[in-house]
Order: sequence, then structure tokens, then C-alpha cells
Amino acid sequence: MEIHTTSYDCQHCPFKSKLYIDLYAEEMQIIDESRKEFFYKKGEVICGEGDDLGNLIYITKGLGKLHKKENMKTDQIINFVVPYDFIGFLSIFSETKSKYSVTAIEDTVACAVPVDIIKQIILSNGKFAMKIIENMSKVTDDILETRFKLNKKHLRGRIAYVILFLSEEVYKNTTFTMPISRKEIAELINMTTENVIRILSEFRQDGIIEIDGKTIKVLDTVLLKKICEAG
Amino acid sequence: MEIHTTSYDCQHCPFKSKLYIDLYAEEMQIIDESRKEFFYKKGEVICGEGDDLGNLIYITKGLGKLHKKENMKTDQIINFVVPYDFIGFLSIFSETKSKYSVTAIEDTVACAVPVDIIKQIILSNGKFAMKIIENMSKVTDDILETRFKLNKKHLRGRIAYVILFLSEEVYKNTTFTMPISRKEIAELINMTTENVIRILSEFRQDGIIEIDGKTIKVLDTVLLKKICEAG
DNA sequence: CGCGGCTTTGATGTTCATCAAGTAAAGTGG
DNA sequence: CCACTTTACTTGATGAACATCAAAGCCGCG
Repeated sequence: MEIHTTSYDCQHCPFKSKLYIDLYAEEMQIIDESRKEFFYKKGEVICGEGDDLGNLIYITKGLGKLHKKENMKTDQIINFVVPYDFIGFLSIFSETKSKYSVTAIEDTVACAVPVDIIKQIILSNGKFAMKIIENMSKVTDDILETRFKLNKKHLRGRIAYVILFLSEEVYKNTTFTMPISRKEIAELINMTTENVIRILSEFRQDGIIEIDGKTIKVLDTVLLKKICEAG
Repeated sequence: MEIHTTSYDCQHCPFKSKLYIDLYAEEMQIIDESRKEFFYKKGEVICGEGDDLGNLIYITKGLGKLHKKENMKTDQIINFVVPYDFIGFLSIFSETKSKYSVTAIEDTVACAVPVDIIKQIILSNGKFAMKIIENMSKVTDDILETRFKLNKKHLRGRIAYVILFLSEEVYKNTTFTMPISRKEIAELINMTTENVIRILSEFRQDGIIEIDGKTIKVLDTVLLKKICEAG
């Protein structure tokens, strides 16, 4: 991890429109002066389980995973963290130490703002507080809904979901490079590594996708969506 | 449902300490004047899926379930709603219509405060906003943690969890009356009604619990906890 | 180059859902 | 209040979905 040469100030950051839109110029400036921008290589830990939650960190570029240690060998991956996501730091307002980890699964740029400063602004700027609340509400709703849906799907439906999510939401391309291992896919959607591989092979044999190592090419999006929906 | 003769004003309501502690007297009074208290019989719907989220509703007495229609015949129960819980109304800040239902599973008293008034106070009182955020954060964390844990448990572990939760958290008694049917237990912990019954019978045969219809008596809390932990 | 981690495939076993069928309880209308 | 219908509860038998175990090839890395 290294401190990034800041490419732009908060005023011109795309993230501004998401949360900071209602800030007064002085508030914006306080954040701008206190924040730090970090660059993480793929695989680097952005925030570890048990770390002090001193900063509100959000990702501005790249891709991460929000996860939690299950035991020595396995993680539970809660979900992906994409730019402008607020997630993973929800507990920042109720806990002092992080209950989760966030790890870069692509080269990632993150911004850290001391949580005390955020809290101060919440106290003084109601509109900002409201934005935070709305954002938390939305993010939470999303995770819960996704999780309940995934739980009811069969293995094929879950794999279909992951492929579609990465293809459509993250990379916006039918061909993409899997940012995570088979094992991690398993940890994300609650199945075994072996079955992840098995079902990816089935999809390949059925002509739904092409696989070349980490590279996936979606051939039949329509069918994939049917499998995802049907469960 | 009937409008309840208000038993106390907000100032003396036990709920005050939970969220309203930082309110100024005038704010407290605004809430007190605009709120309505309702009484629900067991089985009555407190908030239906698709209803307008015009009010922030919280339960002050009784027990409810937060649930969502899965299809014609089955619900997904997200979790229980106990007094002083804020849950089920998280989406109130990001949606205009409820994505979930809340139904009384015991005789229940609920308080409804127009959400506009809550939002106004959030805007003007930062401490109150902060309390809301902290509460949301905690509640969300809880649900997610519980759900991830439950998913990894086997059927016996899940049933053990429900029995322990009701016995220890809700009724604080080793003997209690199940507020929900076998089918609803199944909908809460993602299994079939048949298996709920089967495993309850197993627990009875193993001398872990006594069953008389809806009445459950926990005989071996220690073993039950082991089953719950082991999964 | 050898070690550990990731990937892959096959065989086996367990957990659990589904189906079936019957009893008990609870609501409904005449 | 009683026949009727529906809903909840219960048990057993069967099969499908999935985890586990085993074994081998592959790749990166010290």
C-alpha cells in the first residue's frame, strides 16, 4: 500500500455527488485536508478484521471484497465493494473495531477520512446526516435482498448470478478476467470449491460460457439469466 | 387494530432512552403530539408489503415478525421484532413503499410517528441523527451476522438456535409458548415444515426438550447450546 | 526443483427436500 | 351447535442435491 499522489481534490471528485453534495465549502475543505488517498495492489488488505475503525474508507477506483474469517482455512465473503460503495464501513458507527476485512481484488484506490471528522459533520449538517442514513439504508437493503435470493438458489443459479454480476455490473463486458479464485467464489456463494469448478465446466460443456483459466467469456447471456432466475 | 389509549407520554416512555435521549423538549413534544399508539392482536398486520412508509413505527410491547412474500404459499421471515427494535423500517429512509411486512405474533403495542417529522428532526438535531445511524448500524450488523451464522448451521443447529433465542432472549424462561407455527419456524430458518417437526421430535426423544403442542420446555440448555454452536 | 496452493475430475456418502398419507385442531356456514 | 372444510401437525419412504474424500496435474515462488 502506498500513499497516492492525489489526483484531484474532493470538490472535483466523482464521489462528491454521492455523499458530499450537501456539504458547505468549509466542511468540504476540512474533509479535503484531512483525507488520505491510498493505492492498493491486488491482494493487499485495505482494512483488517479487528483493526481500529479510525477512518471512513471508501473505494474510488478498483474492486474489493468484504469478508470475514470463518476459521483458519476459510473466509465468508459478504460481497464485493465497488467504487462509490459505502459498505464494509457500516459498523463504523456502532463499533470501534472492524468486524470485517476489506481486501483489494484488483488494483484499488481508496480514500480515508477520519471518522471523527465525519461524525462532527453529521452533528452539524443535517442534510449530510440524511444522506448517510439514506445510503446506509439502501446498501443494507441490497445486501439482505441479494443474500436471501442467493440462499434459495441452487448451485447453478448461484454461479450464474456471480458470472452475470461480474459481466454486467462490474466489467460491463461479456469477456472478463475473474478477479477471484474458485475458492473465493465458493466462499462468496456458500458452496464448495469443487462444485464451483464442476458447474463452471458444465456451463462450458453446455456452450453457455468459454473458460480459459481466469478468463470467462459469456456466450449465452439469455440462458444464463434464465438459470439465475430459475434458481 | 385499534387506537390505544396512550398509557404514557414520550417523556416517560422507556423507548425514549433508546433513540430520543438527545432530543430537546420541543422536539420531544412535537413527536409526542404527532405520534399514534396502536394495539394489534396476535396475527394482525402492522405494516404490509407495498404500504406507504408514511410512519416510522416501532414496537413498544409484544412481539412481531418481519417478513416478505416469497410466492403465493410461502413467506421468508427475516427475523423477529422485539420491543425497542428499529428494524423493518430501515428502508423507510431509502424507499417510499415498504418492501417487507411486519405482523404481530403476540398482542403488540406499536407507536407510529410520521416519518416527515423524524426527518425534520434529523436535519436539525445532529445528535439524534447520530443515534439513528448508530442504531441502524447495530441492527444491520446483527441481522447479517445472524443470517451468515444460520446459513452454515445444519438443521439441528438452526432449530436449537430458535429455541434458545425464544427461551433466553424473548421469554427469559425455560418454558414458553411458541408464538409461531412449525411452518413459520421453517420460513424463518430456511427449511421445510416436515423437518422442523422431525427435529423437534428428535430433541424430545433425546430428552433435550418437552413438547406439548405450542408449549416448549427446555430441559437441557447446555446440550442445546452445544448443538447450536456445533452447527 | 520441490513445495504448497490452486485447479480439475471421479467416486462415495450424508443431509435434506419432496412426496405421500394420515391425524388432530381450528375456523366456517347453515 | 354440528357437519364441513381448511389448515396445522406428524411420520415414513424415496430420491436429489450437495459435501466430502481421494488423487492427480498445474502453476508460481522461494
